Amino acid sequence: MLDRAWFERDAIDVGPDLLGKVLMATAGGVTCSGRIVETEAYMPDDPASHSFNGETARNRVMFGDPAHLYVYLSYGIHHCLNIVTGPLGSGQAVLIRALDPIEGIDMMRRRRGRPDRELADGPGKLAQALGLTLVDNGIDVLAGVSPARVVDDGVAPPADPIVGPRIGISKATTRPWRFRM
DNA sequence: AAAGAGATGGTCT
DNA sequence: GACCATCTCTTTT
Repeated sequence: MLDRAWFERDAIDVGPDLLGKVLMATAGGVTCSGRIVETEAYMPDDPASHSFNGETARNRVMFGDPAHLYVYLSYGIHHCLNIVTGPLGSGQAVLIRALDPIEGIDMMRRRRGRPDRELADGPGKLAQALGLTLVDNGIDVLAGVSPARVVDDGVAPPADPIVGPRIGISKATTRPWRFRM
């Protein structure tokens, strides 16, 4: 479980299965982690996906091996974190949209400077809380020692995840590829 | 409680 | 030069 093959499936299948998994980041000897509670799938042939117009310098990681971290800069200000899924070269990823903080909450408070409920309840917020930026683009989230990992602590994904349309996009806005627990 | 707008820079046409 | 897979603050109801 949670091996390369697990991430080699379509983003619309990995997306809901990532709910309940734990995203961890270590920087400067401090580890912060949170449970994944909201995701979005970005598929091949998906007009809303960065991969839609083919491989470029920015989205190169999306076309690489699954289970790697794809980080991009959003609106020139915020970083957003994705986990690459699907077969090599297929150009899919799951956007991590929200975490419930578990470990390193004091560090998250320092990085965010916001009330606890706003530490990681959005894609840009959680990237800031974990301290991950463009320099972490391409990281293998299954590597034992890595600045960012995805781990399974035994919490099962919800049997009935909340499914709805994706947020903040202007194309393919009705596809029900947003998953929440 | 909801709606509006500015910030800010990489990426692509 | 337009377009953002967003966040926060301000203004309005």
